[in-house]
Formats: sequence, C-alpha cells, structure tokens
Amino acid sequence: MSARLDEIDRKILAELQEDAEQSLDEIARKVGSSKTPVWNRIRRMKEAGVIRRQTAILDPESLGLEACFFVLIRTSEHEADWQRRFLETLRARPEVLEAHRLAGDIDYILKVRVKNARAYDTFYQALISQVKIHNVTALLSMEEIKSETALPL
Amino acid sequence: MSARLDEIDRKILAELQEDAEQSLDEIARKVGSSKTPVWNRIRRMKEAGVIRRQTAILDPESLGLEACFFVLIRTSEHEADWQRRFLETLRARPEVLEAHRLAGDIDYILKVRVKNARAYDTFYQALISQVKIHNVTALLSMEEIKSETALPL
DNA sequence: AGTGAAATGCACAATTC
DNA sequence: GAATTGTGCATTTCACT
Repeated sequence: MSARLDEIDRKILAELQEDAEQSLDEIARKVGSSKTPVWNRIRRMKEAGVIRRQTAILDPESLGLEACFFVLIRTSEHEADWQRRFLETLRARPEVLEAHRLAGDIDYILKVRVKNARAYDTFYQALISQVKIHNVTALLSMEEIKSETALPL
Repeated sequence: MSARLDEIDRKILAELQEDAEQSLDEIARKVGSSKTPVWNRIRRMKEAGVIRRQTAILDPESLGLEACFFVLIRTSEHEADWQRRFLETLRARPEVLEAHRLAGDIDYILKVRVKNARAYDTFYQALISQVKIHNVTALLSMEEIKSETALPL
C-alpha cells in the first residue's frame, strides 16, 4: 500500500499540504525542479491515491460551530448487522468528523462538531435511538490546541 | 466571531469543501450565480477568516503512516509554566495531528499518526521525558470509519 | 451586489532533447 | 526523466448596471 516516493515527491507533498493554491512554478522553484516534472509527479501521485483530494479548510467558530466533543463508546453488541447500522448512522451524520473502531475496552471514538451542548444532545439522542449502545462518555473540548491536516513526511 | 453568511455563501463553502479544485465557472453554475460575484464572495470569506486555507489531503497508508492513536492524558500539574512547555512540545511534534484541552477528569486528548507502534513509543518516551504527566491511556485505532475535513453547514 | 467582457497568467499537452 | 513551446482555459480586473 505504501507508495515509493523520492525526496522531491515528499517536498512537493509538503508544499501542497501547506498551501495547495500555489502555482506549479512556485512549487517547482521551492523544490528545486521545474514545471513539467512537478506537474507529472503530482499527476502520478493523484492517480496512485497518495493525494486524495484538495479541499478548503474552514473556521468552525466563524460558522457558529463552537462545541467539539470526543465521544468514547462501549457496546455489548458485536454482530455484523448491528455494526453495519452503526457505521451507516455515523457516515450519514455530518457532525461526526471522525470515527474510529478501537482496540481495547473502548470500542469506538468519535469526534463531533456542533453549535453547542444542546446540539450535541440532539445528536446523542438520535444516535442511541438508532443503535443500542452500552456506555457513552463525552469529552468536551475547552480549547483546540492544535488541529492539523498535514501528515508528517 | 460568527460571520453572517447567506445561502449562496454556504453553497460556495460546501462546494469548496467538497472539491477546491473546481473552476469558478463550475462553482458559479452549481450555486446559481456567475463568476465575478462568486469570486468576490470567496475573497471576502478568505479575508474574514471563514476560509482559512486550501490544502491537499494525503492518504496516510500511502505514506506508510499505518498507526493512529488517540491519547488520553491526565496531569497533576496545572501551572502556567508546565502548560506552556506541554503545548510547545505538542505543537512542535508533527505526528500530533490534533490536541485538545478538555473539561472533566481527563485533561487532554491527542490524535497521533505514526508509522507503527514502535514509532508511537518513541513519541511517548519523548513526551514524558519533556513534561511530567500523571496518567496516559493510548487508544489504538483498528479502523478509520470516517475522516472528514468538511464541516457541517 | 451582479453582468459581461477584456487581459493576464497558468495548467496541461505535445514535442524535443 | 527534464526543458521548451504553444494552446486553451481559468483567474482576475474593470467598466457598467
């Protein structure tokens, strides 16, 4: 699964992670190459799935999304059908920004962005009404110390 | 802090979140407007900080980053100096993708992306050698069910 | 705040080295 | 695998409504 990338590929990825609006010329200059090879490398990395997509990062506060919760979930159900419904519910809900299945005694963790505590409760009620859940702990974020989309290269 | 945005602004943001590579013409067509007004709205939203930046989303697996941990941290130290050093450490470490200060008995949560369990241990050892931490629980992700950068509008 | 058009610049492709 | 050139499209600006 891991693609073979050389030093220049990694530099290009670093630039694209930092600012995807830069022109090819700028990127080429910074990585010490020129337009065409950089363009070809980017195209290949998109085809290989190394570069998934390009997106705009928005400011949650500006959109009135002032509450962020991490939700730890324990369940007693481990059947295929239960899991399918649970995953569908998570994927369908736009306030769920992240969802992971975990090893250990906590089964799932979610990251949920909402307007306020009341909006979280609405989400929570909807979730437990749709799938049976044994135990839920919500951790409320007081301060976002770091929020990074750039992966370490 | 919350900006006033009309229906067209929100539609533009939705398009940019989904695919920031689209041309102005395409976005304009989809939101039922035309090039110039869309361009002006985007510029204003960038100035207002609603749109923070534009970035490439990379595939962690392709980069060999196959392990993802959520780290729950309890500390006994709550002095300003300790906190400053702790935050600096987190911000300096590129494998820390998210860090939040929490309400409740768990003080911090981190999301950490690394190559493997050994790389996590290296990070962990570095962290506890730099700042005194009372209690750490690492939750290992087995499966990324959802990973979304797009905020709900 | 939106339209239409005009100009600049860039992305992309083909060709050549 | 990289440089050069060229075409067309996208971005950006402006004049007008």
